[in-house]
Amino acid sequence: MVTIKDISKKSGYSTSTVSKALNSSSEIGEETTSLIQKMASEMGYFPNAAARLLKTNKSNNLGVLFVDEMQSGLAHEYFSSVLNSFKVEAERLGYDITFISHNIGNLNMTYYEHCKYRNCDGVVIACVDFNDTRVIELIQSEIPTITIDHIFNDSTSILSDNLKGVKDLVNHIYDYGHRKIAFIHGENTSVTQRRIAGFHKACNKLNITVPDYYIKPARYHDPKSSGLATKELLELKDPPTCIMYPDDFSFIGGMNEIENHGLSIPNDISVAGYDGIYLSQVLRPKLSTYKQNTEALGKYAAANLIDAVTNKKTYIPKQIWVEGELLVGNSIKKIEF
Amino acid sequence: MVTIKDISKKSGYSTSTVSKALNSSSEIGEETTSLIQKMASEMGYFPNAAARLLKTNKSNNLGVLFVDEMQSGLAHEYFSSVLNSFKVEAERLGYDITFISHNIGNLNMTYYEHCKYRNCDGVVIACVDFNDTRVIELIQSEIPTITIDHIFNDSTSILSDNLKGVKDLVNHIYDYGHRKIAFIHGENTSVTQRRIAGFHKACNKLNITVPDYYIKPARYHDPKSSGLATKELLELKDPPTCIMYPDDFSFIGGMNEIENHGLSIPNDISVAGYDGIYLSQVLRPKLSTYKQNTEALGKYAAANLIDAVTNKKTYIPKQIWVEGELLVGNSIKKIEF
DNA sequence: TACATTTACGAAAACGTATTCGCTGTGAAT
DNA sequence: ATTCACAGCGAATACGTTTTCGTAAATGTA
Repeated sequence: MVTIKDISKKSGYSTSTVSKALNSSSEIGEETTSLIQKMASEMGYFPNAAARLLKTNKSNNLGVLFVDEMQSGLAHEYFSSVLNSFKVEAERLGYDITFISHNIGNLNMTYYEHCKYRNCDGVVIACVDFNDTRVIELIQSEIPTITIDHIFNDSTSILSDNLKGVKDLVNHIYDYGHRKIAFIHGENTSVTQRRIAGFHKACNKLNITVPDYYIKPARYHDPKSSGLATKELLELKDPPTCIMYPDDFSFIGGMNEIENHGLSIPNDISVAGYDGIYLSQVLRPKLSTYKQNTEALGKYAAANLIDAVTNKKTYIPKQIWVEGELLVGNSIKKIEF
Repeated sequence: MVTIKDISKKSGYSTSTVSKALNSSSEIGEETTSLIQKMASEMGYFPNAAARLLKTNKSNNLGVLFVDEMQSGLAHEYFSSVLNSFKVEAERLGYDITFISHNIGNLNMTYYEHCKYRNCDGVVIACVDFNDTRVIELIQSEIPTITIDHIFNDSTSILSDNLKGVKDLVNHIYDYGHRKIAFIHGENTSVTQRRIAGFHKACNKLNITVPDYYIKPARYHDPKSSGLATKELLELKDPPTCIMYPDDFSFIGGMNEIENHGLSIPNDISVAGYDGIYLSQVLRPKLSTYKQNTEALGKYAAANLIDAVTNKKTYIPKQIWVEGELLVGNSIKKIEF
């Protein structure tokens, strides 16, 4: 391994000078600087991140905290897509990414401790139980954090605008002539709460009265539970003309159930998804859905986290709402009056 | 930040002793050790990874190298699933994970340089262009590497047994009475080559002659291209009775095309997928497919890489083939003679 | 008793870098 | 001629560990 000392010896300059030259300090003369830099690259020099970190306390490393209950964290398309975008932007800005989890080695650390141990400059938090005291400890620590899809005091939040998403969907469905709209929603999270709120707000504004039994609980990414909810909806005396699903994937369960009842989409029953994943656009019929802007979410998260890290003193936490986009497919029938 | 020095002052022991005690060295007396350890945890001491690394050259950090052409790396369910399993096992064994990519900061490093810079103890390589000289440089370096789904000299490889997978599928299809089996395959990679080889081997053994036009090229994870191939197959004078797809997701394209032709699965035409992703099991009809054991792949990769890291001198590279499992759905019709 | 071995600990150096401060020489300003 | 400012560089220290080697006391051995 070639170090700054080797360059020092070979060039005749002191290690201080070499270090400064390599960091393009203005203290060092132009000629010397370029000479040293050239020599360094010829010798195959690369800085030692550990040594540098030890001195500067700056790791250029960001932590990613997410908890994958069911070990399926990364397999969840929405999150993995956000994470990928986060990664791309972070790398572009010169940061590496390390996963933060429970245990490292035999020690059982808290998230905060793990971040300290790895000297993360900042941490992005997603998909976790925000009531977990260890999560709270981390957010309230001196380490800059950013949360995705969850609002937390004193931490910047990047949020997919679920309120608007559901509203847009409802308005779109209404425009197509539907007045009996059912909503199958996911587990009780802040995201879900906002979606339900959006649903009610939109319906109120449109003067649609929604019977309670049009609102059905299910689970995200779980076609079975959505299928069950669909069944119950279809067998109502007064069934809806359009069903909104928690997400595109869950819709598969509904699709099967609708076929079970001998109905066809969109002629007999209309449906809408959520997320706008690849699948939704290749299904037949193409799903009308709301595409969350995962790319922007990840990118903004990275950019803002790095901003917070860089300007630690002056940075002011904020909330950034990221709008998605309505994708109009063929799963909603136009009803003529 | 509480350091070893603080403990040293408070306890009266030297930093050497404290360090040793914290690492449970046998050099230090039992009483002293437990006293120091207790004191350390009370004071909220946590080791500084950078300082430790600087001395020991052991980072307890593994690199993950994959290149996401199309920025969809993490979104690819197969890989993200393997990665997730890798992560879980690595963490269990006390290792963190850092992504290795092209650029960090403004410097444009090679993969090898990036690994050195971050002091990765080892690297797992997947989904990359194995002809890339930078990949080769990394594999041939002194850093232990492990490759997934690609055989490389002197590097341990964890491989999903695609030969067996396709064979099993063909045999299964044959058992159900099919003799006209078409195979749509993905881009030309070593994985694809093995799958095609497996297809031919199985057919030969079963004495099935496969016309060239039953072998169709398409792309992975691309329903459109698979749909196109399906169309061509269906419109042959002598169409197959069963079509095998490059992967479960691509099958969606075939499904649509089959419906276009007014045919139904499996009565008019049988189909098989590959991968065994969640989707395949909730589709109607449930897809007969071959489930790759992503969990084992990731787990073995982590375990072997760490083995290689730990026993750097004595470790002997090997190839580990991971078998999957045939999932029998309802997409293949039993033909009675 | 005399010697060898072991136990328990400390002093000091080292890992590779960044930074503070001081020194020297040059040219300009007084 | 004297002072001053400044550019260009080096010595020294520090970051928080681990590790080697040494030493003194305690223990074992003959």
